[in-house]
Amino acid sequence: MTLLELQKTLKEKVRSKASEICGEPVSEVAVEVPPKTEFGDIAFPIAFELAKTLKAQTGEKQNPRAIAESIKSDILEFDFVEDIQIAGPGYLNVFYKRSLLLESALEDTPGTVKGIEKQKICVEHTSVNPNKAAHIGHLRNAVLGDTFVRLLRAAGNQVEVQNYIDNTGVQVADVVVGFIHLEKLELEKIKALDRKLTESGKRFDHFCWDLYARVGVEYQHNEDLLSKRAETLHLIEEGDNETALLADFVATRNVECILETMERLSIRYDLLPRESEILHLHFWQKAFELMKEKNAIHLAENGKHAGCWVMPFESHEGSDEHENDKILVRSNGTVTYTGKDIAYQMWKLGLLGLDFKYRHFTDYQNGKEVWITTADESAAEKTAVSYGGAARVYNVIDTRQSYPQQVVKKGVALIFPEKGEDASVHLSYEMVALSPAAAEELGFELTDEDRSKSFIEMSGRKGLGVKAEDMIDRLEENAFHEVRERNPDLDEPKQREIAAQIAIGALRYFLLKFTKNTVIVFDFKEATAFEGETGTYCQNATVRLNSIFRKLGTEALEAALGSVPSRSKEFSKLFGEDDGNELWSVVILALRLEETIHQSIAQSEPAIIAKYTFNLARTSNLFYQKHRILDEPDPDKKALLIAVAETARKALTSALSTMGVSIPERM
RNA sequence: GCACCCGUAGCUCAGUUGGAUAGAGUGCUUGACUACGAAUCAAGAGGUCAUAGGUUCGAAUCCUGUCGGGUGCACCA
Repeated sequence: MTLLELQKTLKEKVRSKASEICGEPVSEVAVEVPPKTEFGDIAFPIAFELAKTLKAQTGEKQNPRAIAESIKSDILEFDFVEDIQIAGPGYLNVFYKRSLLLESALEDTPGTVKGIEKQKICVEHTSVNPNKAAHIGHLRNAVLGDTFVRLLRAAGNQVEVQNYIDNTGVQVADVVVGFIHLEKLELEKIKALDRKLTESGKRFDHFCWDLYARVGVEYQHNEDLLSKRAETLHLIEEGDNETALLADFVATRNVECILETMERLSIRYDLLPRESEILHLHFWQKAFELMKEKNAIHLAENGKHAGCWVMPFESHEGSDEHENDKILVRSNGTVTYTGKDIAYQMWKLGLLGLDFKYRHFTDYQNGKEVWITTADESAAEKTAVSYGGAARVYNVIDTRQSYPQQVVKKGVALIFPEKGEDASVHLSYEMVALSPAAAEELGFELTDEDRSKSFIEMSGRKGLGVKAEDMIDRLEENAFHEVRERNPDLDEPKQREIAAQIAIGALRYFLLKFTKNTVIVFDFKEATAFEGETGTYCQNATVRLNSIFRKLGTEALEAALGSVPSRSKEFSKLFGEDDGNELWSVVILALRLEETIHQSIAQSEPAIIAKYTFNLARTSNLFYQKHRILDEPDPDKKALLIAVAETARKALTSALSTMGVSIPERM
């Protein structure tokens, strides 16, 4: 029996008894985790609730402690319950049978859910404009998204990961303008440049990063170049010309670079849907028809939106003109970004009635394939799976896009009321900004006004930001120095491998430990720390446990774990002794992993699993420091210590893997 | 102007549907390695939870006002 099942059973028992006491059905029973292990393993504040209900019924004041007392006897008979105490003003605190739960903890692999595949869920994340390298803000998106995917999968869901490629937007056009009009390069020359960059260990996306910033500067005093931008954008959208081919090469190369960067962080995708296909396969036209059919959209006849097709954002009566109407088709007949997004969202939910064509894009080292969309019939390949058509869609997009995301959600719900707004979830998060000190460290000159700010927004257009690759390289280098010092006996490739694992662990944890709506004000010192509340700390706690087991040997380990059921009586006794609570707190925390994963999903908040993992590592380190497992003379005690260490090791390994953090052999 | 988010220790942040003595990390002051590897552990100092009211058995948490900070409100993407 898992902790969640046990909790459910207890809740039901309390609920039925509570209904009996107050004479009317009680719907939901609240549960809490007591602040200290000594107070018990699960607490029901039900008596306070009942006292209120009874007072309302009879007008008489009731003592919550007395009510709690009357519920107590019913639960006490249950197998897994050791004791129940009435504490404080009337808490019903339940103590589990520790040795019994330890046994089930060793049987179950925590965090993995057996059973049937649930509905298909689609998660879109990363979606970096393919005109430059990714920066740490994009990493926050990707790490949040990837971790959320891992959480969903750990909970038994079927998940498809999409990385949307906006390959026909102005941002790509800007870099293309840079290549053609500033660098004076045509396609073949750009390809040669790309080869030269690669040979000298430089990156194409970093070249584009600088070029994009240069174009931005030029625009400010070069009217002529600005007109080239509109021209270029038009040619790219139209397709089938030299500029479009050049743009396609640039965008595709940037996508390849970004995918490389993300794979360093173990972030992978199933499908790359592109904006060009949404255009060329006429997704919008289809969505437009559907919207007109359902009267979700209308043509504004007068006012400032005259000649545009608009969607009413708030329900309103009377005139056809409204402040909050959202324009989906401009008066010149072209569709806005939000319009295309509605069509794309409908496809994701399987509501559009059209599909992309696909071709194989690339393979990951682990053999997994990435596919990309195409409009080209002759290039299309047969897919092994069908994409899109998800029951629920999560879009990982920063909070600044809350408004357009809400329009998309409402738009889809207007056309398909039966699907509703709940099928589209905007997983929104705050941005990563730079501290003024960090911006100066990157070599940017700040005005006095900038310096007085608490943070400075990153800007691709200005080239202001910490590039993802630079960040990872820096972390790896720092980690490598430490690893080399601590493990001089290892060869350099091994040291590098471990350093990479530590760097990624530190980076992913750093980006996950903040809750979504906290602005991360990036600071190099904090972000590169390997001590304190870091991914490194969590990895180290696990490595230490692993090293105990390595010294112990597989046979001795299995023998100890195998003997657990037969030592049940001795374990009960040991759990009751001085350090029993402290040993038990490791086990019960490890058992809460499954519950934590569910919580993290329900609240769409990956920080919950991160904080949990750190807590578990801390509890485990405390245990590690206090007990000498290998030197323990008492065989019963030794078996117990091994079993406790094993539950912690399993839960830590599983929790870290859910965060995409791997565990080095040594560190 | 309207909408949304935020204000908790010197600093960076957690704090579950309202619950038990408001917690971590970091920095500071101390102490612990001939090691199941100290990227660790222990101890100490550090708080009027921005502010004023309200709701109730109970509020950092819910409601209202005020002050301070952020973001969004394009026929950009």
